[in-house]
Amino acid sequence: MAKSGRIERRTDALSKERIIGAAVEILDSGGESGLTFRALAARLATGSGAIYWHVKDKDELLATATEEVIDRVMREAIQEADPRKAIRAVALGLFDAIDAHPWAGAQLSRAPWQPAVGRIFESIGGHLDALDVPDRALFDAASALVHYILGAAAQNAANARLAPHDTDRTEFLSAMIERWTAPDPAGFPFLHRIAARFQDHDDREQFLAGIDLILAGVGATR
Amino acid sequence: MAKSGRIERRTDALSKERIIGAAVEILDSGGESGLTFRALAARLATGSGAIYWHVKDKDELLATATEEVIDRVMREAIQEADPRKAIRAVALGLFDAIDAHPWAGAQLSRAPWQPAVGRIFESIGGHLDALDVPDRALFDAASALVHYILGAAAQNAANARLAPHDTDRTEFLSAMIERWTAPDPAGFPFLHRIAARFQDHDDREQFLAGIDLILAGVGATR
DNA sequence: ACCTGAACACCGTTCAAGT
DNA sequence: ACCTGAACACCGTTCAAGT
Repeated sequence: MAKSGRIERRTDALSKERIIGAAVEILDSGGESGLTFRALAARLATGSGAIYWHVKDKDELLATATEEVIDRVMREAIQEADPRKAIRAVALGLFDAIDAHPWAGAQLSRAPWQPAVGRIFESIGGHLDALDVPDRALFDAASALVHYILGAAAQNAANARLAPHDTDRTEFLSAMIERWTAPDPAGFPFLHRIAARFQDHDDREQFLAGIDLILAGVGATR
Repeated sequence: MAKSGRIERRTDALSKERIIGAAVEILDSGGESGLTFRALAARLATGSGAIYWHVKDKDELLATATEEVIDRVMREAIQEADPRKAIRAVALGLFDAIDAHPWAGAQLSRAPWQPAVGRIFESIGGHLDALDVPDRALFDAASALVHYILGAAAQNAANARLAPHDTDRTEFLSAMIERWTAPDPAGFPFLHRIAARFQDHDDREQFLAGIDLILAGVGATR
């Protein structure tokens, strides 16, 4: 990766890879607010200014860390013969990755021009193509899926961060409906109607149901 | 709104409403990074500490500003007899609002437990109900639509912020595909295939196409 | 009750100085 | 070439002091 072919001076030398690795660890354990140049420098046993030799600024730090994490999922993506299954697998892989790294979900929605979004687009689009989606509808369908996947995953991850541990998930969701409807008890017939389902739903399953809905729509409009 | 029924001492007194109004103005003109307590205090001709008397912290500031902006759209929502048209109208209203206030889109994805999300859910769900979606599918369909709307709108708004003015939109999108595919020219057959469409597509139309795709899926799985 | 503004404990980023 | 760490120009938030 270095310009010259010379050997490294010492094995523990700073490098962009090591910096990003440490950044991912800090982001995972301390969230977005935990990632500071001081904390990163401390973990790498260096000065904060040293990081700037390898990384332009905090934005690049966050963007590269996100690339790292998404790259991992996209590489691991299980090969599925059936295009629908393949799309579901990619979607679920991204959902789980963003659930594990909520900061990556926020970053992708904030900067959807990131290369990772291009790779996701390519993967989803390629599978849709194999599904014989007509040329005219192909781009719209891929775009809808990518927007849905990234949006739903980011929102879910944010929600999951807020919720206490799973024991009282039902209670937590019930309180959410209550807070939403309390200002106008008669104004939320729909929310009251689905309240029971809301409290007990599984985020992952519902996410997949959304994927299936879009895929059904793709099939229906063919 | 005040606890006592007494008249206000002076018309220019600080209030949560005035603070939020100023915050929205700053956010719209200077973006999320422009909103600081110092800037807000300066615009309101007061000390930064005064704001804390009316607002808990910066998070509440951002959340309340978002409520304000979303409330506006949801109130203005044109009454449509046809449920599909109504859903499209609500979706498009939100898309435009988030396009005009990108910070609100980011906030909604970051904090989807906000009351505004409950109101959006209620509106979309109510219209789906009128569409005779079976009970079992109702919640999943509403959830998919809300996640898609908020996700797509946030991602679009972020993108729109980055792009230069419309003159060279085609050029901008073309450069994006180029950046995405350059690292591996043979690895992106799908992106190359849709490149022409990508450069010329309209974000608003494509957003609506996604809504229609989900609605078609809802109809197909009935 | 409400406002003022200095003070505190942080940030990201720069840069002269070192090796 | 790469690293150090103090310095700078900011932040959000608190709080004694005012009215």
